[in-house]
Amino acid sequence: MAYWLFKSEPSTWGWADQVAKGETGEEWDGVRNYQARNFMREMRLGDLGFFYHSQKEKAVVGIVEVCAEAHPDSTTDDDRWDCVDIKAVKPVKTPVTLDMIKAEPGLDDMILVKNSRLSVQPVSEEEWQIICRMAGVSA
DNA sequence: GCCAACGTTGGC
DNA sequence: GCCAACGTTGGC
Repeated sequence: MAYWLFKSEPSTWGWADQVAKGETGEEWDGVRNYQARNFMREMRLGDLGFFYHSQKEKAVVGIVEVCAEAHPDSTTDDDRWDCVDIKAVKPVKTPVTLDMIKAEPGLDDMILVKNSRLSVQPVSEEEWQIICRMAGVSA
């Protein structure tokens, strides 16, 4: 199983919106970046991910699960763009902020730190464990 | 609100 | 195919 991180501006699509979708989940649409799209194509059913709020909050706020593998993005006719569906699994006990991530040895190499603009990114098993521990959730 | 970093677009 | 210009993102 692989781990991922999904980034969104809360004002556009936040954790609360994701939770409201329940078990059905929702398309992670609107991604117009090849790197991000390629990662989504690699995702498999049941993969887990962090839900990260960008901008003001800058923190991991929840855990999500891939509930549909890559398919055409319904928000565009352009067949270059695919997306997956994700559903909320559970919120974190303690939001893990970007500052905390930067301060944590072992998380220095996270894409989140190195390439802050990539909105969908892989997370290593180690990084997953560390952040889960910081967030107060079981991995 | 600003600005740096990055990716994409389009002209050549 | 290269590269300058532009738009967007996201941290500060």
